[in-house]
Amino acid sequence: MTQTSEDSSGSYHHGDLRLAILKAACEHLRRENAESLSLRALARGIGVSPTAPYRHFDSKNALFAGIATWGFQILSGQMQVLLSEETSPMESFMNLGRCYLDFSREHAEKYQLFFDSSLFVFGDYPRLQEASGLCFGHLLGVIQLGKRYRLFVDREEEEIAAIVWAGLHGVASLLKLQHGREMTPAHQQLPDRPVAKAIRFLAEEQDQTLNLLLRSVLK
Amino acid sequence: MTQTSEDSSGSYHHGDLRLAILKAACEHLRRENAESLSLRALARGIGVSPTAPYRHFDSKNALFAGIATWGFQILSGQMQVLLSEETSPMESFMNLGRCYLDFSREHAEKYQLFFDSSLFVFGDYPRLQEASGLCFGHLLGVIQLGKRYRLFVDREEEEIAAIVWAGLHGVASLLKLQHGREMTPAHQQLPDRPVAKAIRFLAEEQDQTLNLLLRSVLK
DNA sequence: ACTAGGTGAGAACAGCGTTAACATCGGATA
DNA sequence: TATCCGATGTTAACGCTGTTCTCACCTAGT
Repeated sequence: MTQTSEDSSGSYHHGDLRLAILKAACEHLRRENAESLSLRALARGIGVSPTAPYRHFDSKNALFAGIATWGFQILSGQMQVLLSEETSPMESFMNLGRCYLDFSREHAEKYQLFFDSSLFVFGDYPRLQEASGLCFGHLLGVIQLGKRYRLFVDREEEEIAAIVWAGLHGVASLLKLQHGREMTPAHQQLPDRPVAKAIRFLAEEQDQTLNLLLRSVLK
Repeated sequence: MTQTSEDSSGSYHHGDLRLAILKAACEHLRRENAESLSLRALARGIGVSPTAPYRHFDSKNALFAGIATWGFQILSGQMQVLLSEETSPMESFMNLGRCYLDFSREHAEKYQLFFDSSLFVFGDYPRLQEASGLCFGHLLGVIQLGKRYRLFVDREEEEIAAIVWAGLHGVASLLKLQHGREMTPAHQQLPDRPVAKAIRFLAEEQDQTLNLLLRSVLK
């Protein structure tokens, strides 16, 4: 019965409009694309005036940046939980990889904004930069741990982390690509068969994918 | 003095409006973001009526898809040129990787659309699918060649190609990310230093990056 | 009790994507 | 060569959008 933020119906102030907007925007992005998202429609759906969102986001672009920041914070939290467990460096690495790929699927609407520089300028949002830096830090931490066990190739930790992050993001991107391709009529897919086969491997053999990825930086 | 398509000033028909729109759109994307691109402004810049572009693109989304298709065609052509040269499988692979990363930088505005499912639905455009399939085919071809020399890990060619493509795209994405980050004021960059270092490695040591990437699929 | 500031409402503006109806051209056909 | 048709460009119009400005309301701290 606590209604600190939820359903304060009839009251002039919403309670937590900022969060409501973030959630509504994510719901929209999960079904439609970013182009069709409208602040006014969002406000309409929530039941506030068309310009109320501007009290919480300077612009539509700022909303997108806010969603991305939120995403990095969630991912960072999930990573931190994993890293608090006591596992071998190798297992930690695999866990982090699974975590990253899982996040990219379960929070696809947030993840897609991590690398979409067309919707906002990354450098304009310090909080976003801070949150993403935290995630990278977790990856770096695992690699620093593994380095002490002489697991990795003889390179600086940041370089190893860069390759690993790139690999993870690449896999996540190709998995996402699959969704767009699935919508193609079957009769048109013939020249596309190899791509479908390749992506299916990434999707269905996640651990093998991670193992292959790991090979690139393992001693 | 041939003016079949260029500068047919004053004439009712433009000559090659479709190409002019594609070029103008790419120029815009190179400086601004996709969100701010407007068909009407594009038409204004070219000097035609606000709705003339609709004779060549069904919608704004279709224009984005058209740009992506154009990009895949260009990349496919560049790949084909490389593959016509007689080089060792290993060199062919490195050449292809360099070609891919170079394209992602020199045609950044087109490349970003390859994986941006927020601006159009991939499956809605068969020509796009066909062009991208061609590019993947070139990569697959190099791997099939290398396989005959027993260079690669014992896996299906499509699986190897998938990992390689993912790695290449991941690196390209992180390189692009750098641009957004460069715009951040220096005093805010402290927690971000490791990311910057990582990305600098990818950018400045392209061949080492490709070598690391290759390790993941090499026997 | 009062005030200041955060939050929401409402009106207004220019610009946008998109459609429909009309104009013009160039190339195929007869 | 004359004619016609489809491709291409124009114009007007629609509703919606992002954004800004002014005003209303509500809450917290003095």
